[in-house]
Amino acid sequence: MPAATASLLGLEKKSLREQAVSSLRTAITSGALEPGRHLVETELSDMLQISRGTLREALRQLAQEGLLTSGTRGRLSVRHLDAKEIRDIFAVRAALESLAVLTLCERPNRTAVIKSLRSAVDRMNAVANESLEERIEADLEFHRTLCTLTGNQTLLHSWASLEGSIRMSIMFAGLEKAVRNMRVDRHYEIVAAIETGDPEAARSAVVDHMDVAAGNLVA
Amino acid sequence: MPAATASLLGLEKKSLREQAVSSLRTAITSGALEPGRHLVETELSDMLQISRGTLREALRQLAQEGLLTSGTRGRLSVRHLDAKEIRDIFAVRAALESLAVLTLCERPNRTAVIKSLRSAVDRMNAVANESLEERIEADLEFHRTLCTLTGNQTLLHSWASLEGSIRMSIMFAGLEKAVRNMRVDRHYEIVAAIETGDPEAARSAVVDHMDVAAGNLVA
DNA sequence: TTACTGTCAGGTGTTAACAGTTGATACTAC
DNA sequence: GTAGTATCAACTGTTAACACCTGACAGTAA
Repeated sequence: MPAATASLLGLEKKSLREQAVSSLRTAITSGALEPGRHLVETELSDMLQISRGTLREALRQLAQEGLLTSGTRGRLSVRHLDAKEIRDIFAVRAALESLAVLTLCERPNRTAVIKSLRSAVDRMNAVANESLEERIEADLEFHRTLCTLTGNQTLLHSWASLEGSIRMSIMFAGLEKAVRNMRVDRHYEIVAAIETGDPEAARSAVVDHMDVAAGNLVA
Repeated sequence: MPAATASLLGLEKKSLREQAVSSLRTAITSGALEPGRHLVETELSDMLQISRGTLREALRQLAQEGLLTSGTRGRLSVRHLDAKEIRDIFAVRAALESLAVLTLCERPNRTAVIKSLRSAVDRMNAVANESLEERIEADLEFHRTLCTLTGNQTLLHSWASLEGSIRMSIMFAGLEKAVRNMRVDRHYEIVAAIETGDPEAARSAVVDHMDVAAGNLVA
């Protein structure tokens, strides 16, 4: 196939279910669907212009991610987070990311890893004066990269399952509080510890970072 | 309501979807549906005597748990684990259970916790001469209890999401290998460390246990 | 041959309709 | 009034059918 037809590739077809999952996830983590709100299937399927069957598949996925809680008789509602739950979420997050940095420290040749991490931090720097949303995206991207680089698919999957809850925590606390966790130097610390290959330094950098982050959010 | 009617409670009605999830999970973790096997929706819905819509909801859930992998055009197949993936799963498991024991060590009054853990270990002892399946159940029950006792719902949920993968690892390796990980004394070590309240001892007991466990499985 | 094109079977994506359950409200008998 | 009951609206659980896409295979013309 000639290169001239390259512009025709990639027709961008996602299933309605996937689109619904994205759409609902955004609605929840942005607060458009407020915590505690009861979700009525018929209502949502009307809004999203999809059938209930398709919607229900999307809802199962979000429930599994912990964004929805199931009440009596299959009624779903948007999960409500209190201070303890936010701390709990960040404790699990710290455990997972600790494993990530420990794994990276053990790797013999870390130059490629460091390069990726540095560019993630650079991106955070680049958007430091942009909107809060963009800064949060850059921050999460850094932490997701941490997990991706380990090559441990299970680790990445577990972290990704937590991502929605993390976003809810941020939304719940308010973006102004969350942005206090975007300090670039704290992230450089983590990268530096990995570069040195010092597992204890890396772990404590991560755990401290998460402790502070959770503290900032619930304060 | 008088106590006499107590026997009428709990009519045992689980939705078809939940039953399908259980049934399929068992089929996968027992090897009845062998790794790599292609799942055909119409075939499965016929077997289980449920409609495709209901089945598809169940499949979404299992996919999210990591028991199924999605190929091209929405085709699902049973996840195949190699040695690296098993080690990866147990690394994540170790990270989560480490958090569990650290959390428990920090608790001021641990007598109730120790009591629960001891009875879980006792149960392992009680079934030590029973079938392999029962011993595995008792083992997993101990580790699940570890997570439950922390009161951290997110931790428990993350661990539970991993449970299917853990069972697959055991199945994949063969029950004879898996049973080498059921040594009761190793579990008492963990309980003892928690009772003492020594976080480092508890953590290393867990991490060592998981290292050995993964090693036994892939050997 | 070889390249192109119908055609068909096997699947998944999606939907609309039916069935059953529950909680609230209105109604009746005492 | 109040306990008991019929009725109804609002949902979720479940299903069967339709719509599409894709890969394989056969037919056909150069």
